[in-house]
Amino acid sequence: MKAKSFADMACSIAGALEAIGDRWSLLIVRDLSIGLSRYDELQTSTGMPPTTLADRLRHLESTGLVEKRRYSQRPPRHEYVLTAEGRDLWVVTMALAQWGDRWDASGRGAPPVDFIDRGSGHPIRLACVDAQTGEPVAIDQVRLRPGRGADDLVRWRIAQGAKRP
Amino acid sequence: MKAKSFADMACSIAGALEAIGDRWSLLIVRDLSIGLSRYDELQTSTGMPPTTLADRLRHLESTGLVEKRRYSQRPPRHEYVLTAEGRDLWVVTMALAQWGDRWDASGRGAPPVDFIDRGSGHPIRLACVDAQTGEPVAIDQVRLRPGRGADDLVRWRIAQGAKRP
DNA sequence: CGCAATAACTACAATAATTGTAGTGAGTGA
DNA sequence: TCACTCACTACAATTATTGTAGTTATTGCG
Repeated sequence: MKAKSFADMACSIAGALEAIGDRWSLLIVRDLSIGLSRYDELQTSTGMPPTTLADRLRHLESTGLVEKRRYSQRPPRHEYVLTAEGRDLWVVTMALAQWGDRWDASGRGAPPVDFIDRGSGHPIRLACVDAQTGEPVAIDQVRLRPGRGADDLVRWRIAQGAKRP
Repeated sequence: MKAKSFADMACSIAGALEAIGDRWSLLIVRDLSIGLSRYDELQTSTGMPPTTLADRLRHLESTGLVEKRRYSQRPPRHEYVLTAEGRDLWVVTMALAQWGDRWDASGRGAPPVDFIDRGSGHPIRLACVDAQTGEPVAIDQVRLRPGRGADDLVRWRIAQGAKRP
């Protein structure tokens, strides 16, 4: 059957996953973030079948994460670039990369890619910080609270989860 | 055809996606992170079909993100809890939530869930920081470099991307 | 000019996966 | 005994995914 939509779920995570699409889409976003832009580059890099690639690019275009641009009239040549919204997914791919590095998800015993500060040359990581002060916050200090966009299910979920933290 | 595996891709992102499975799996991880643990809680919370839920739980168990525990002999009752590896995916779900909040992926005009510091009550966010000093780093300061686990394709990808940043 | 090559896909048939609905079994509480 | 909860499984219908092959448009080379 048709894949069920996550769009009407009152959840930012579900909405984000819906906008992205699937695993392949995230690999595309990864590559576009790095700087790849052409169809055949994406195919080479991801190894995905052409039908799936074309389909996912259409999806990412329809959800506004990717823009298809013609960079040559003759011959007709296209490139795919991330929109501001798509570029912002950088944090998501970096979170996945950081997790994958820590737990050796690549199976190579060492990170395939290092993220480093262009200036200092130091490695970079994602951290939980106080949005106002910028001070680091330990994850067990984080608490969930229904927000203005919450519905009954969200409230139930948080209440249910609070019983056994 | 059978979904192609991401396991042998020399990429931590691909490896992480393989370990997780698919969109539904991430919704499960979200719920387990919050504190839900029982099969029917997960079904209510996610709204996913039972066959898919059972399948995804088996997958998450097989990749070591989730542990199935019997918490009652009579009647036989089970609960699903995240392993250390699974709990660590917290950063990924938070990255998705943060992106979704920023771009209103939930379609509700406001975040369904607020992440706040238990102590100060301040909102919390993910930030890119220097792994050594903890200082904040702007995303356009981040550079990619092939790591010790890189292969030819990773090197090609980074080199290709560096041409047009 | 003729021919190979490149970019960017589409077509197609086989195979898998997903979905909704329904049903199962084990056990409890009334 | 009956209704109920929990934790799933069975099943058929429908869709999606995959690999291979082929297409269209154009350029560069000899």
